[in-house]
Amino acid sequence: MESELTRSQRAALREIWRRTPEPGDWARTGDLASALGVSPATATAMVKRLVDQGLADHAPYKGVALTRAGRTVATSVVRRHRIVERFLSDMLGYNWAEADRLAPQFEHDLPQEVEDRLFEALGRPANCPHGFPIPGQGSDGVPQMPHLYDLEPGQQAVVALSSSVSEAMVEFLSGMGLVPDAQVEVLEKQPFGGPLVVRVAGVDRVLGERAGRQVRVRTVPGIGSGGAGPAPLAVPSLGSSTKEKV
Amino acid sequence: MESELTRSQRAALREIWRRTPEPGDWARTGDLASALGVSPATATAMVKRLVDQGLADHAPYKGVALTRAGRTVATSVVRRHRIVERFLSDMLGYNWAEADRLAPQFEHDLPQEVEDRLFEALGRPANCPHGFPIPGQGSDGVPQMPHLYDLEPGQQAVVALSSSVSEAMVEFLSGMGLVPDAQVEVLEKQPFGGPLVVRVAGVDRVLGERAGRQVRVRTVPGIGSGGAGPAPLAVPSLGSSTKEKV
DNA sequence: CTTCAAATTTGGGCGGGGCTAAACCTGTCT
DNA sequence: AGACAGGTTTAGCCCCGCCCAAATTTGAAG
Repeated sequence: MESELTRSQRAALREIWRRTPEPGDWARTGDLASALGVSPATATAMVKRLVDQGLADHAPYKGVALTRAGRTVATSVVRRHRIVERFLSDMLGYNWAEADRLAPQFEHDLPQEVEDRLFEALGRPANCPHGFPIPGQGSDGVPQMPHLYDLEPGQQAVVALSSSVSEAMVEFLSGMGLVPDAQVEVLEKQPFGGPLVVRVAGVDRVLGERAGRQVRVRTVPGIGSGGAGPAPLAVPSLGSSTKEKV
Repeated sequence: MESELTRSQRAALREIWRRTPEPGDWARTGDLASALGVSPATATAMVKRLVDQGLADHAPYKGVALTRAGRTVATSVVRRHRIVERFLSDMLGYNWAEADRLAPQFEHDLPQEVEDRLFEALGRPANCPHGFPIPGQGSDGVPQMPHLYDLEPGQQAVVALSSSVSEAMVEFLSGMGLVPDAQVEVLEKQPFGGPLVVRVAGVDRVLGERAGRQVRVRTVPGIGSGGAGPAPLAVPSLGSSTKEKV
């Protein structure tokens, strides 16, 4: 029953997990296939094996979803991935994009005890180099993080960037200081999907909705909403920042 | 032709290499099988695949030997193994026996560039935690190290211990300071397979032939044979040190 | 309501890696 | 020399992971 997972199964689990933020979401097998660099037929076959092990449910022609058990396993896969990313960045000097590219190639076969020691040797880090939290060992889920655009004026938060954000967007964002672990405060938010005014490293910046929905944040709990009311101020020039195709 | 090696093939290559110190030696498939934890039939099948790739020669019922190409690949496998061992010991605090046990589980899938960075991050170590040299990147062989028992009086050397040495023997040896990287000087050597008198950490010790043939050494080149002649001194009690089964 | 294109699944193959059981060498002992 | 025991190889089977090509379903457009 509790049979060992193969590396392919672990990878599949991770990709399904990625595409199903909420329990109840379905991932398409075709997306899985291209994410794993594999033919659609292969993806279907892998899903079938996961279903046999009770880790996933498959609704033909509709998609695949993780079971409770599958979600738990996926969380441990994500945990390992993020620890290995930290290793690559902290000990070997890779940047977060490279770490994300390299980790999957060998993380699956890392013995559990080595993962544990690595975690300790890294100083029990709370986040991966992208800025996302490293889930605890037994946890059956990874907390969902809001988008920067979901924040209200007065809120402060710390930036996290998924590796699915396009390189061009990453470059654009880093141009205004929006890199993983950067602190950001929302000053203003226009209604109707209007732009956001944020303060990053002491500088005020304007950000469109599209860009604001690419950036994830973990909110800083201690600092309450400072809030002078959301007075609609005049906004500087907007530039052509919202044309990203993602 | 130059197709990628699978993890099993890399493991097999390493085991064959281990058993064929000199080019021209043959390894038995049965030994391979038990070393790899696999049935004899499977070992034969793996050997066949290595032969197909030009990495090994197979003389049915006699054994398997590495080709020149196979020897080169095996050397790179060994290099990676020893680098990973260093990582496990230097960065994660494992002792050399544990490192040797854990490394094979994930070393095979380590991307080459990560191996390279690891090597740098470790400070370009010359030896693995056992005391054996880490071969250079392009080298097609690993230098063969003599046994402690092969040294002549007056010679100094540094200890290396293979993981094939039994645990009991390791304990016995470490009792007299013969651990990896320990410096040792041969003071005396009796003829006819007689015991050896060595100085380890300033203390003189007596060692039987069997034990002396378990310990490998890299000789220290700088220090010539100091040598007052090999005067046959009286030897202390021998104890029951040579009963190891290995 | 039909038709059709796109996505998905099924069917059929292939190679690696693993197993057991049976056939096969080889060296040794009588 | 002959018989035997033990190690080795072959034969036959299974699973996983991967592919392609053909059938199937779905959903959207006419």
